[in-house]
Amino acid sequence: MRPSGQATLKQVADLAGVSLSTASVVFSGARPVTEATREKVLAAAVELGWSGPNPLARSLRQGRTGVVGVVLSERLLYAFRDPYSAAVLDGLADALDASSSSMLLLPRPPAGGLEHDASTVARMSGAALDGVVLAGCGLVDDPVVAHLHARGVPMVGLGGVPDERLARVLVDDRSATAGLARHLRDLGHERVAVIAFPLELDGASGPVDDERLLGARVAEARERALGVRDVLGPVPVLEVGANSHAAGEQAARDLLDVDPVARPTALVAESDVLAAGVLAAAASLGLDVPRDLSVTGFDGVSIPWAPELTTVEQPGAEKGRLAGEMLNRLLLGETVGDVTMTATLRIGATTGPAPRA
Amino acid sequence: MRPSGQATLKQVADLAGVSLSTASVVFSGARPVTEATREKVLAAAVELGWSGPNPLARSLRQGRTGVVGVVLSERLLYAFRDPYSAAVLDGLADALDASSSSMLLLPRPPAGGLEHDASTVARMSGAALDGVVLAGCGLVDDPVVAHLHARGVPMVGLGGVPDERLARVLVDDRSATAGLARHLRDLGHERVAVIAFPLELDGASGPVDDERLLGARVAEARERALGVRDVLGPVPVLEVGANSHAAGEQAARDLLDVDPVARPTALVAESDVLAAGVLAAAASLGLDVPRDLSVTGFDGVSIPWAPELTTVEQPGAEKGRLAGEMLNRLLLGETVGDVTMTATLRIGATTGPAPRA
DNA sequence: TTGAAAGCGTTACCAG
DNA sequence: CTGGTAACGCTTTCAA
Repeated sequence: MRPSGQATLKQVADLAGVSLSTASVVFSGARPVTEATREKVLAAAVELGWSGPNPLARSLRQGRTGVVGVVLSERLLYAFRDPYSAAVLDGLADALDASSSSMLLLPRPPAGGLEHDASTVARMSGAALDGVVLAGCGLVDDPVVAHLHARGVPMVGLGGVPDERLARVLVDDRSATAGLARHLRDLGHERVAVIAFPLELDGASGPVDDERLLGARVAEARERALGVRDVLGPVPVLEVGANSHAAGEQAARDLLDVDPVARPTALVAESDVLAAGVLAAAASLGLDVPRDLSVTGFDGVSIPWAPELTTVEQPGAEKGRLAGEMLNRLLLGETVGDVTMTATLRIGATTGPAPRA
Repeated sequence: MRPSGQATLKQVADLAGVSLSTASVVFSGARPVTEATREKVLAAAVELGWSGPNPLARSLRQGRTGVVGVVLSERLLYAFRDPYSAAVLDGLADALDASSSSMLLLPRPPAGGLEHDASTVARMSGAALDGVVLAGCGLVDDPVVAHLHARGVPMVGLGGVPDERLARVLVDDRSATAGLARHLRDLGHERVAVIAFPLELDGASGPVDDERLLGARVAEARERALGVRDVLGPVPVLEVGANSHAAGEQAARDLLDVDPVARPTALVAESDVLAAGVLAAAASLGLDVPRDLSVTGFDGVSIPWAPELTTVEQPGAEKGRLAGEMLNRLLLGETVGDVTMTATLRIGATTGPAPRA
């Protein structure tokens, strides 16, 4: 009795000697059915090895799929290995459970320009989605948002810029990093550099000029850098290609492996993962943290074995959970507005007084 | 010009003054179309704000969805924070790109018994899937496998036991841990304990008796423990509730915080993440590794800041990639058999001679 | 309580 | 090169 192709509900109904609609009702429970008919139908289903209604057909008819897209701005390796984003996704999964939604991963790593955007949209337009969470960085003028909006797919964004088309979960990146910068200023640091997330999705990395920084489409990356500049003036910004330990290490090496007179006395990394890479670079260059170099991060995740970072703590799991709950409400047809969560400065063991010149 | 509900291809065709089938062809490119008609249709689509064919309808018709289910045996937080499983998922995503498939996450954390299995199957039967990868641990007699097989969904498993219904990517867990055990035996260790993955999906944890160990449904967890016993005899096995740093730390604390005479001189953890937790516990108990305690892991992932573990290195990204490629072949209708990859012993800095009694 | 029939939005097979 | 039309497998009115 092997499953021949797949049995259909119609075959089950025929075998049971009832109508298609009656058979359907037995499984959906949409209305009462005589015990006798129910058993006939169930028996027929077992006999044919019918494994339940075809999800596709059911979804087409009902107009919902139980699938929520999760757009990630990194390749999975980095998205997962970052404890902060793992926490966000976990909280999200938790909340989406309530609406019996599963998460469809839609990675969109920083890479080459417009063509890349087009391929992301192309992939997305093939997916049947009840809603979407834009995890990772919010993008100014995002073609993905335009596409989903046109399809009428409800969206929740983590971060990003004000947008009528979606509801956002926010933290005040700019004032939070400004807090870090004030802390460094109070410690006497004058030569400070920022290690920034990708500012565009073009895959570029390296020193950033004002034009690129101010026009950056990745809001989070820009705001965190600008928060530092609000306090310390036009400090140099170095953009990395990915939010990874290795990228942070490489960037720090580029910034630190120079004439000690010109070398920054403090590095502000836009995430704890990057900051961990900075610490590794400092160690391998023989620099003591915080005596020779102060380092700050962002996110406030605990990385076992790493020294406790001076960083900004933001509630990752709660952000994810909240985003999920907001999407659940949108799926029910409710209206949802932006929500701002608070991030708090946490002084750790990686910042100290600026070294004497 | 707001999107009124959603335009359908029929409306586009009508507005363009062509037939439904012609309109369809303009977008699918399934056959040549006059430039003039193409433009009429495209113009109509733009005017109506039509955002491409409804994925559900298209999938129903074509019989494929572009979605691959990924069954995880942990809650997302642990699956993601484990660098090994992050690497697997990244490799998988990489390979699935070739078949333009996206990954639908189907977490199945260890939790309460049969009811839980049923709810996992229920959730899965609502999802339209082209194929499935059973990541995480292979389960003996898995109801999920039965369900998917009945639906005719192709499956690839990472690990697990021989099963006609799916193709597997394997490493020889048992002989690999036996290698670790031999290494410890050669160092003179006699009091060794194993910290094991969940052996069932019942969410239980604690010391394991022979019955539970030998009858365990989670093949990987059982085999790794048995590999140690093959060499060292009936060493105690402590089962954790999850593959997390915290669980490893707690388990180690339970095993180590006893009379030094009875205390194990070596702990074999079934993953590097658990081993990292063990190291943390040892540190907080004032035990020096490897002088007072030897520790081994499994996976061979590099954890920044942690001392280099003695462990078994297995190629996570390659395993994931291979699983993805195998699934791609299955989706093309090819036949695929099991593949075994090699895992290699790596001696690190966390094992040393057994302390004198 | 049951059955017939009309969709859900496409694609793919035929004739023209 | 184009236009009908029949599926895809199910749910859901609406009558009986």
